[in-house]
Amino acid sequence: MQDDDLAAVLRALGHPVRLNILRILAERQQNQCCCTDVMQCLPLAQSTVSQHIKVLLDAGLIERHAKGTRNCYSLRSERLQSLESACNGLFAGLVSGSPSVGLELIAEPV
Amino acid sequence: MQDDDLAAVLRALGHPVRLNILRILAERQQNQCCCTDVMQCLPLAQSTVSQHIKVLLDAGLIERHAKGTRNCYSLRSERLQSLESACNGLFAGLVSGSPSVGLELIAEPV
DNA sequence: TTCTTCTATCGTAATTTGACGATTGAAGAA
DNA sequence: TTCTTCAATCGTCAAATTACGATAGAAGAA
Repeated sequence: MQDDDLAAVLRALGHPVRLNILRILAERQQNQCCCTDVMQCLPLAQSTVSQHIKVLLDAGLIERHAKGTRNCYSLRSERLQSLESACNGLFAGLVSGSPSVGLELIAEPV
Repeated sequence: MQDDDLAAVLRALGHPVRLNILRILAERQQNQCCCTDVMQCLPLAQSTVSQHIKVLLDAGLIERHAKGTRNCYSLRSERLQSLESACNGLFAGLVSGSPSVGLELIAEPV
C-alpha cells in the first residue's frame, strides 16, 4: 500500500464515529446493513451519517450494494487486510529503526 | 486504548508528512534528531514541520527532550506498542464480526 | 556582550472537516 | 397514480487543518 494511500485510510479511520460505523457493519455483516440501520445506532443526523459513510467509501474501506429500495454497506475485508499488513509494516519499521529497508537486512545487517 | 484516543492517534497518523517524520525519527533514534534534521528531509518550511511535530506530540506518539540549544525528538515506543495492539484489536474485531466482545465468544458462541 | 542558531509560536490565508436542515430522486406500497 | 421511505446530495456554517512568513526567546559561540 502506497504511502499517501495509507495516510488517507488512516485519516478516514481517524474519527470515532467512523470507527463505530465500521464496527456496526462488522456486527451485521451477515444481515444487510443500510444507512438507516447505522443512523439508529448513532446520535447524528442522516446527512451526517451519510457523509461519514462517504468518507469510508472514498477510502475504499466499505462498499455499497443496492438492495431493493435501500443501499446496503459492507466491509471490504481484502482492503482491511492490506491495511492491516501496511500497519504492521509501519509499526515494524518504527520499532526496528529501519523503516525503509526489507526484513532481510535485519537477518543480515550490513 | 480508548476509542476517542485511538481515533485521535489515527488521525495524527493520517498525513503522509507525519508518517515520514515518524520514520525519520525511527531511523535516527540512536542519534539525536532535532527539528532542523527533520526539516532537511522534507520540502517544507520550518514552521510547518514544527506544526506537524506538535500534532505528533499531542497525540503522544513522540516526545521532546531539550538537548543543549536544540529540542530533540524520539518515538514513544510504549505508546506505539499500545497503538499497535489497539489496531490489532480493531482489525480482529472487524474481521471476526464481533468487535465488542472478547475472544472467548469466538470459542463458545452463544 | 554581541552574534548566530534553533525552534516554538503568532498571524494569516486557503482548504477541509463535521455538523445540520432541506431537497431530490429512486423504489416500493397503497 | 399517489404516498411513503430511503438516502445521496446541496447549501450553509463554524471550526479545524495545512501551509507560509515573521517574530521572539533561549542557548551557545565569538
